[in-house]
Amino acid sequence: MPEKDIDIGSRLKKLRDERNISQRQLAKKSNVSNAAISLIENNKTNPSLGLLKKILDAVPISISDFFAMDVSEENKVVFRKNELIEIGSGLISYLQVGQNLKNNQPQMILERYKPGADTGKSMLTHESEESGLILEGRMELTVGDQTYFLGVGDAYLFNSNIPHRFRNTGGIDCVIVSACTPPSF
Amino acid sequence: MPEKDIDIGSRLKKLRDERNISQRQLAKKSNVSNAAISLIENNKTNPSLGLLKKILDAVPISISDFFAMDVSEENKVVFRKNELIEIGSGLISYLQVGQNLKNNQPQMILERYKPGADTGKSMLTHESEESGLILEGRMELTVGDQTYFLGVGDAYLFNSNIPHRFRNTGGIDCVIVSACTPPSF
DNA sequence: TTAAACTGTTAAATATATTAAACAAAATAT
DNA sequence: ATATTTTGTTTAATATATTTAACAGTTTAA
Repeated sequence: MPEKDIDIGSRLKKLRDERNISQRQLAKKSNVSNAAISLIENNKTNPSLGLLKKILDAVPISISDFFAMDVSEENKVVFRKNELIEIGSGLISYLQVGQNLKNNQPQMILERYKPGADTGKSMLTHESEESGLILEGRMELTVGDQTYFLGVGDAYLFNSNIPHRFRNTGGIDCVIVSACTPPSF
Repeated sequence: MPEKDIDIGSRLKKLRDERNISQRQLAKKSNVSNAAISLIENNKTNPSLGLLKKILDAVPISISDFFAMDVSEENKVVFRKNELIEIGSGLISYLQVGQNLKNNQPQMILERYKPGADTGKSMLTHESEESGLILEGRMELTVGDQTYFLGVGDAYLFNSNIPHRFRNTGGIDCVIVSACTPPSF
């Protein structure tokens, strides 16, 4: 039975992200081409041990530790901006913090509403407490029979059982960071 | 500071030796050429991770365990015939069991005396207890003022402080396995 | 002894990893 | 806003790993 092959790319990228260094910085430090690092991180090459070692020495981390490295997402604490999970796109895009969330965890979502985006006249309802804050643009928020107009820096908090609706009536994207507990979908 | 690069070859060879399988057997099982295995074991190539993985899967052992593998000689118990340490060659060759022997360990040596080989008229003396057994050929052994002629199966045991001398007066190689405590050189 | 089946190693052919250089996109600076 | 760096990616050129095939040495069998 052929063992499933380990995902070198993710491991290396994780290491690099944790240290906040660029491919080129690491490349320079390890005397390896940045292209090689890119190819490795995307699993588009089958690196030689010597090359991998040069890179790991520059991190630095031992080969042994590298392969023993915990790569599970279970206890992941930091999610880099490009590691957010896309759980929906289109006129509204959703980037979630974390995966397979437990019921006791908040579902943090970075939401981007393009001009005209609307969650719908039929209103949303679900079993959660929901909060959010406007990062860019403006948002029309309806909760129950009240409608609010929010700008950058404004925030909201309500029980999601109350029918609610988001509409971007402005001319530019509206970006919101929101949180639901428990996760709503 | 560039980490000293790990000796992949020895590790793989050790694994293979422990399992008593040939390069070709392992090659077949792992779908890798026997040449590749030979080159890797002799550190004459810089194997790709994929290739190494295929081989390790066939052993089988995980990459992680492979690099975490204890490769120290400290507690080594079995020394294969090709692992004996050559501590002298020429008319007499010495192959020792183990390396960096402690004073409380016996120095076991496989000795081969070519026809005419002679440890010398000046006689040997050192602080040890010495024993041996003839495996092939014949040997003239002098200990103190006594000279003995030994054949296959014969053995000896004496205090090495007593001047002694080995001479192969026969026409074929004489092979002896000997032991000194403590090690004499 | 001789032959046959192994052992590990090596050389040339081939496949592929790695680099150097150019690219587009994003961040930073002016 | 417009450059200017810096980001990661990709392509073609080059270096090198891997295979195929042959070699020589050892072991096993007859």
